[in-house]
Amino acid sequence: MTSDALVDALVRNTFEVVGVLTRIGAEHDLSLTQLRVLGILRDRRPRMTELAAFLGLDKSTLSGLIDRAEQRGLVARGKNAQDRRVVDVFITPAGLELAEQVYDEVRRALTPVTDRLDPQDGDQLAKLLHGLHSPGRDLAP
Amino acid sequence: MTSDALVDALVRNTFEVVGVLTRIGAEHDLSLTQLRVLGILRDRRPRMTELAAFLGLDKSTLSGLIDRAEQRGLVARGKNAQDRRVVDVFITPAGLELAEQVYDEVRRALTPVTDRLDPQDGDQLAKLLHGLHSPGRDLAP
DNA sequence: CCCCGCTGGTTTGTAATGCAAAGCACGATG
DNA sequence: CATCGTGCTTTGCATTACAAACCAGCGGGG
Repeated sequence: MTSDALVDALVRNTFEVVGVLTRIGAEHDLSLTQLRVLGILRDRRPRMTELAAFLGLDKSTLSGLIDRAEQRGLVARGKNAQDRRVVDVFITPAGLELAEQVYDEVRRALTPVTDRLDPQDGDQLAKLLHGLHSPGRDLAP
Repeated sequence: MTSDALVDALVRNTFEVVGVLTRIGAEHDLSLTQLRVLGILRDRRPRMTELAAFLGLDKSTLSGLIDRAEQRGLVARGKNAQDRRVVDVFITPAGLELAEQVYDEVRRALTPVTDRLDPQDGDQLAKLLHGLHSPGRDLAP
C-alpha cells in the first residue's frame, strides 16, 4: 500500500530531523521543546495556556519550562491588561538572537541533505509538505 | 531562498509527526524514544552500544531505557557468543505485538493527513523523502 | 453586593529521560 | 601475565513531564 510507504518515510524523516534539532539544540543547552518554544515565540506572544495547548503539554510542565528559560533571560512573562490572572509569554532580544542563530545552524545542517534534490524537486517537496499540514494550525512552526 | 522554505517545512512537519507519535505512544505508556527503540528492534538485534550510537544516546541512558522495557517484558537482553562483554538486545513477542499495534495506529492517525494529497503526489513525496536520507543509515526507521 | 463556581497559573510530588563520571568484567596486546 | 582498552552498568544530578492540590482573579445568580 503506497500510503504505508509514505507514512514510513514521514516517520523516518521525523526521527532524522529530530536528531539534528536535538544535537544542535544541545550545543546551546536547549532541549527539543525549548527550541520549539523559542521558534514559536519568535512571532507570537501567547498566554501560558495557549502555548501549553499548542505544544501538547500540561500547564504545570510549561510553568517549569518557562521558569528556566526566564532565568536564562531568553523569555519573559508579562501581565495581561484584560485579565489579571493571565500570564503572557514573549521572547527577549537575547532569546530572539539565540533562536535565529540556532535556526540558522539547523538550516545549514539540513541544506546538505536538501541539496541532494534537484531544485524543482525541492520546491515540490516543500509544497507537498506544506499541503500536508497547512490548514488548522496557526502557531508556527 | 527556496531551501529555507524547504527546511522550514521539514521542521514544521517534524514537530507535527512528533506530536502524533508522542500522543499515540503515551496511550500505550511509551515515550518517543521507547517507540523508536521498538521500531528499530522489529527487525534488528543490535548490541547496546550500536543501538545507543544510532539513537544518539549515551550508553548509560540506554541501560535505563532497556531496563524499564525489559521489566515490562517488551524487550530482552541476550548474551553474545563472540564477546562475553557484549549485550545484545532484541524484542519479545509481546513487544513486537505492541510495536505493530502502535505503528498501525500511527498509520491510521497519519493517513487522513497523507490522503490530502493526490495518490501520485503521495508517491512522489515518499520518493523525495526517501531520497533525502536513504544513503548511510541502515537501522530503520 | 457578595458568595460560589470556574478559569488561569503555580507549586508539589513522583516517574522517566538524559548526561557524566566512576566502577566492573572481559578481551586483546605487549 | 600485566596492562590497557572496550562494553556495559551504576550512581548522582538536572530536565522534562504528568497529576493533584493549591491560590488568585473573574463572573454569574441570588
